[in-house]
Amino acid sequence: MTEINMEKSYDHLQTESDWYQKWEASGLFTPECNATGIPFSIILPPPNVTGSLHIGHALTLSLPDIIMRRKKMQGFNVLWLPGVDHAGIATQMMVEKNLKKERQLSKEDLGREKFLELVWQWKDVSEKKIVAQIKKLGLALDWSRMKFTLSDDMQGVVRRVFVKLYREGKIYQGTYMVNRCPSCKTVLSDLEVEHKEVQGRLTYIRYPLQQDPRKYIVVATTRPETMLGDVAVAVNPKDARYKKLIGQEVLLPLTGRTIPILGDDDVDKKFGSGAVKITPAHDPLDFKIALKHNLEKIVVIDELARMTGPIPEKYSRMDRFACRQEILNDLRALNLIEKEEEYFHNIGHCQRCETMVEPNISRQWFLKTAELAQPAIRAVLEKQVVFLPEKWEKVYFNWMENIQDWCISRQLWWGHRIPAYYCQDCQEVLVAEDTPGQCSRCASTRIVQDNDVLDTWFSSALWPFTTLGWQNDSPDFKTFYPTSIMATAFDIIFFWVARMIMMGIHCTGAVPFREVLINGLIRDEKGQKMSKTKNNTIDPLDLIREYGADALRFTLAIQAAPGMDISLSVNRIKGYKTFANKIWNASRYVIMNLQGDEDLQIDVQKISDADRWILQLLNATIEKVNMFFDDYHMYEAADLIYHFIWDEYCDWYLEFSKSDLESPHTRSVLKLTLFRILQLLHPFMPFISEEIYQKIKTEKDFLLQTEFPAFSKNFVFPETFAAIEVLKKVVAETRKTRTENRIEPNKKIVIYLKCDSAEEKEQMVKHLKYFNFLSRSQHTEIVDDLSVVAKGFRGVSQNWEILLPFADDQDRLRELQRLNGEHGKLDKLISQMESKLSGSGFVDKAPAEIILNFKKNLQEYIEK
RNA sequence: GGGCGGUUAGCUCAGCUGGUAGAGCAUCGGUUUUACACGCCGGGUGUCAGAGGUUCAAGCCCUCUACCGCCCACCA
Repeated sequence: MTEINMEKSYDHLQTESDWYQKWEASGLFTPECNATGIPFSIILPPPNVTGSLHIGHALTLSLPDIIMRRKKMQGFNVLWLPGVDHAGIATQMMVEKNLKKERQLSKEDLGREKFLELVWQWKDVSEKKIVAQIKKLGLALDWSRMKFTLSDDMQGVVRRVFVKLYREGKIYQGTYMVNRCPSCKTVLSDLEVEHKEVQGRLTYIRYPLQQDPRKYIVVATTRPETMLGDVAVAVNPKDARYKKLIGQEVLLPLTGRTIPILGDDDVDKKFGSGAVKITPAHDPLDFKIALKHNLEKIVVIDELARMTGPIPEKYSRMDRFACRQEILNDLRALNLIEKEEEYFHNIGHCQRCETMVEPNISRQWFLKTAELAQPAIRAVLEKQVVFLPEKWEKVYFNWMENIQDWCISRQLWWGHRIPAYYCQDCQEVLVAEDTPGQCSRCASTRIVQDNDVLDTWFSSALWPFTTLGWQNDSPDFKTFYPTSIMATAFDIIFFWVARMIMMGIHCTGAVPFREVLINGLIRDEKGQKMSKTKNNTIDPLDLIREYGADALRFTLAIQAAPGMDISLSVNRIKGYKTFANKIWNASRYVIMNLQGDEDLQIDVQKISDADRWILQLLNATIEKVNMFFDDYHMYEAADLIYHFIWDEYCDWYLEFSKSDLESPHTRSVLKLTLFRILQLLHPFMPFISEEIYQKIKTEKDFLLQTEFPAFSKNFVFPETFAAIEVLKKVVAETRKTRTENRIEPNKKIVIYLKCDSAEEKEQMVKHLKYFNFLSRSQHTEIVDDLSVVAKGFRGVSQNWEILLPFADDQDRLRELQRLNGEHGKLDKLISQMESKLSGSGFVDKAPAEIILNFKKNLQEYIEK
């Protein structure tokens, strides 16, 4: 035994604090463009610069890391490129809030420039934090290439793409109905609006007819306050009730205005009263109808959701909801309310702050997406981009085929400022990468830049090629684009994945990535969605501290069936921490017994049968692991590795090896198998595998530099393998027989075995030392007839019968009872199987192999 | 209103192209054997949501139903 310096229990804190820095410092994660090996690249989905690592990141980041590490070990030229996102609204709000709290100032008090300076400072601090957190996960990221979505370089590309799209007519400015969040004080794209069902009230209001004010037409609305901006009442032209009223006018209550009644097919006869008030400035449908009929658009609600415009003074500047009450009161006083109904409907809410959004007409920048979508749809149809699991393709197609133009301007300060400039003298709009010195039309120098910035997702859409340096035609871009994989959660397929595909194809002519791995959501252990309000969130950093990044990574990997949600339980993670400890101790045993004369080139002629058995099993495991990896079924690979290590390597092989430790050949196999295990494990558990590797390493400095295991045709020993498998079963049956009959676990006893197969007997004789050790046998005899040797407890396994002689009469009694019990069970099973075999169809139609198997089992049961 | 998932052991989930149900945790019994008590040995546990169909054979394929969840959608 060698003196080694390995504690009895594994300390993840120590191991995990050491290695990352060493890996990074050695340049292990930094590829060269001209290196050998097929390029394989993944761009990290950039986390918010002000965010903090959450459990969803842990999953989305671990899975590609597992893929990357194996690819790297397989000799691919691997790039795993990190970055962080400026996250427009989120970051700006955070800094604003802080400014308010600490200095009681608003961003307007500071002014744009000063405020942005503050955000940059905040960003620098915050970035360090999130980067440190990411590193804790052990990701093999190339930090030398790290990018930030709002760096000078990125600002340049974004401007360039904007100008390009503008010149192509794909970006345009226009006045349309958009969603505005009065709390975030900016417009939003459709995707940033979440529809939630709320209880509302449908109010039926009487609008008196001008011709005869005693008569009226009733309109139904959920938003009475918008009536101040009504410009018409619309009915379905086929509606018999109202047909004759078309062309007449009504007196719009509370305003003194007169508005027409018109007919439009978009009005649903069956809903409400069948008559709709038309408020073009504050409702999307009304806006559409107004366009058709060329109606005026009267804005009565401002950007902060207060009443405004040409309305009675008493309502002016009121909040929209307060005004609603006031209007209802006033209408009631005039007896103009016919009735009110409780009504549940879906209302758009701001995704970020949950405020009800206000549909609002305003002049914004849009990206025409219909044309961009076509090649992006084709790319997926043609499998240039593959979704995994495939079902997400449908979701993607459905959205892409119904895509609406994308509102890309935001009324924020933190972000990519829109490169559009306005001439103060002739109102000319100039769009250019660099600030124009003078107006191209009137030569005026009085030029101001558009105040708005771009939706954060605009720069994100360009991320795969801008990070690689498309703008400079860089070697990285040439080498690593298109990237290999994009790993992400399904909730950003529209926000990000779809847009990356559109922009990637449009700008570079090639898809941004080949495969999209969509992972599920992480839920709590009861399967509930994690949320701060439910207080069931799990902080990955706590988990890492307590159980280790390796255990966390392994848990996520083994649970991540493609696309399925994961219910994360602390117990499970605890289990894999235990697994790490098991690996540690197995290694400890191996390393303890190494003597320095081991050779990783195994001489298969000289090794033991147990050695052959484990090498064959290892070989098969390696083959399957590689298959699973190639299908992105890392969860199955992880499961296989787990069981190989625990159930086969530790439970059986290490025990077998105790009988052969004096052989340098067995010690070589011990060392080789441990090495292979560490390699297989490395993508999943990089830290512990590295730590142990360092104790047995040969040539390469780090495990990541070694070659990932591949199937070897030298390690195929089917006969020996089968013999050891039989041995295992006989040992298991012997142990079971001992336990069932309460033979003291440690007591060494005499055991008799019987088998009719000469071949198997021969094998067993060879393996008796293993049998004796594992069965706690003092002496084992293989005999031809058990009935003549002694009375004892019986066991049957495969072709083998086992006899453990009774020590006394009590033993005998116990055995009798047990046999009676078992008899009943077997009878039932046998009759079941026999009836099946005698049934008509089974024997005729089922494949021969299956019938044989069946008969064999039946035979076994009968014999018992 | 469309579309998509899920329903398997006490809990959380696997189950690949149909061949007689598995894992982790929990639980029960035994065990401090010289890598590991974060261990070792052994045990119990299921009308695979319900109904019908295809098949020699269905957790797996088809149809319907129920419950749970998600996504998309401008009915005021």
